[in-house]
Amino acid sequence: MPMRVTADDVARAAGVSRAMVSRAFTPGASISMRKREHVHSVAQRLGYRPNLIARGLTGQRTGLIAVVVGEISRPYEAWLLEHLVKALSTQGYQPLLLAVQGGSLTEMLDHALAYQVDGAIVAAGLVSREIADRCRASGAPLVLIGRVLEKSATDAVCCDNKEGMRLLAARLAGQGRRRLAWLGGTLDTFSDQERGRALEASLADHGVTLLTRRRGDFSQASGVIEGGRLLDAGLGLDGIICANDAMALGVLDAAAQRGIKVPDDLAVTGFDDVPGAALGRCPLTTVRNPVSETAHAALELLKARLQTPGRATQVVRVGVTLVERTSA
Amino acid sequence: MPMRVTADDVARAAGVSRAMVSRAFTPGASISMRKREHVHSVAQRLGYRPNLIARGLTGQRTGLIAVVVGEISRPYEAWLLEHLVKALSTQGYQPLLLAVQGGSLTEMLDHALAYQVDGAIVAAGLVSREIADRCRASGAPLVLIGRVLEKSATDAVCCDNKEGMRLLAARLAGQGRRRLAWLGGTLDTFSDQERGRALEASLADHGVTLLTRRRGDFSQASGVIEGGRLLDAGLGLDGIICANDAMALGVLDAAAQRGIKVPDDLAVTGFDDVPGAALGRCPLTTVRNPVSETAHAALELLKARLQTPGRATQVVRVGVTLVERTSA
DNA sequence: CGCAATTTTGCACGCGCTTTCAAAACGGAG
DNA sequence: CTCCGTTTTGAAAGCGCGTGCAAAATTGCG
Repeated sequence: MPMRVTADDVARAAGVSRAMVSRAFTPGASISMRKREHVHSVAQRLGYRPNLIARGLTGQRTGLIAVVVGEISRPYEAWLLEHLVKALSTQGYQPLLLAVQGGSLTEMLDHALAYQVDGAIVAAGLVSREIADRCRASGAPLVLIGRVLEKSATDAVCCDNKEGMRLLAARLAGQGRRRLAWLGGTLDTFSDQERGRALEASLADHGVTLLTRRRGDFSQASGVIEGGRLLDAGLGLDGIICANDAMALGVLDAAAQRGIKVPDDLAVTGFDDVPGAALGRCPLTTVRNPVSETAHAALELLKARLQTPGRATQVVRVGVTLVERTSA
Repeated sequence: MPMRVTADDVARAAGVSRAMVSRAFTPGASISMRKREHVHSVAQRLGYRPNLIARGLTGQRTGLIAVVVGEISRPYEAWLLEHLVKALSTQGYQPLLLAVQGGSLTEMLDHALAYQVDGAIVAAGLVSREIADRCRASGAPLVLIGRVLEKSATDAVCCDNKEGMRLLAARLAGQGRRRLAWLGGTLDTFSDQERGRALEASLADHGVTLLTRRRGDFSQASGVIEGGRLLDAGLGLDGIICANDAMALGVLDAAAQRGIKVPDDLAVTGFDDVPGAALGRCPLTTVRNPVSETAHAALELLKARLQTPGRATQVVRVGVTLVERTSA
């Protein structure tokens, strides 16, 4: 039963008051240099570290940030999560990880709020206006990633889906491909909707319309299945545009199984440029979704709002670039 | 500036003492049914939720568990993390996510301990005896995943690497393959060491010795590079055993680039059976590492020790199975 | 050396909750 | 109606720390 060493212990051992110990560990507090060093050395000797839970009780800050993602095992989510964690911890925040998988977002956020998180970064789930308001009411700012609320009711950062699709459409049209199909992701997903819509619009600018479309669940496995259906439909497709890389990789597999030559007979494009898109049988032509930039932008938005709660909500659109590889 | 509603507010509104509010939210506390329901309804109306930070200050429990992983963007880590998070949150724990990427494990754990985590699950980094002791001293049990300390100084759960390698060796030897190479992962990694050693031992039982070996960093990209070197060495290899799936997938790419037929000319095996191993050009023959079971076992060990701090340390070896697909 | 201006320090209160402990309310037996 | 054994309740003491405030120590200057 190990008794944790507290500020009182250090104070006693250092022959000062407990307040001094507290100040010694508070940057910018009123304390003489000598004393601070002395306290620090004694603390070190005793193995003392301020109890951040107790500290969080008084101050307005716990340093905890709720991070909500979907299925972590999906490449993009994992990739984003990695950058978020990195960004948060180098800025002195601690990520409280929540994964929505069937569970309700509202419930998860409630639980996180009970831990007095300083804020939340949500990259998954359906975020309603109501949820956003609830967070605001609890004083925990919310930043969305990859989804924006109508009337931009919440700070958000999202890649420029429209531009990405414009680039892809231009490329495909430039190659003279006209028999195209769209492989979307889970319905009710912001990325899916925005990308799908942007694709049709951009294609229209080139006088092309989609021959058909199907829907997967953003997983590689679903790419294989739905891609196969697309190819088996006998439409003579010469291009399949996918809502993300994982599905595109799946489509590539489906094409290979059928002996279809990529990119000669069929072009396949992804979205995100996850690590792994460049690898494999046929390096993917895709749109680079800058996750690192995204993660940092999200954190910046969060910090800005923490500092100025009243500021106008802001939606950051991070720029994308076309990554031309061999699949298209 | 939203004032959080506290137990006092509820007490006042419900006409009871604050102690009653606390008890109303403490399962099994001494309180009449009527009163509990009454308090609950008032709390609901006011939008009250117990402040878990404050609760953690008094009680011995914060409900926080430090989860340490390596690079989340690696399939196995992401997969494991997903299961860990799921397991933890369904049991009422909250994962505090730490990613070691260059940063020191000791430092990370120190930081987590400052948050009074109830325990830590570590699936990455070099865990020294010293670190383990430090955690124990802080009263936060440590459970290792995929690594065990000498003399099993810490609770740990790890898949049966030896058995996995035995199965692989038997399979390869049974196919009459004798010109084999080993593609290991990062040195100083427990999995790498145990798997590599077990492979040689099992191979020896079949009268086979490795022709050569190289080392990647567990990433698919490194599989492409090192696999390529292996194939270009002109050794006439007929099998490459990889320390994990990602590298095996990379080797498959390297082989395809060189027009080498798998499995006819070359067998390639992985380890873990991550989602994605079954997909792609050539479904991977590999060893299934049961992550879900692993995650649950880790949590069980943690809970057991939380309940009985003095119990003997235990190392759980979760069973593996050979997954025969086409790559070998 | 004296006095005002300026750090530096300690006391004590509070953050929101849990948890003894003793008092109050209850309930049934005599 | 009383007495005693049981719940049920409220008052109060923390949990470990931050911080405003006033006292103490230090400094600068005459």
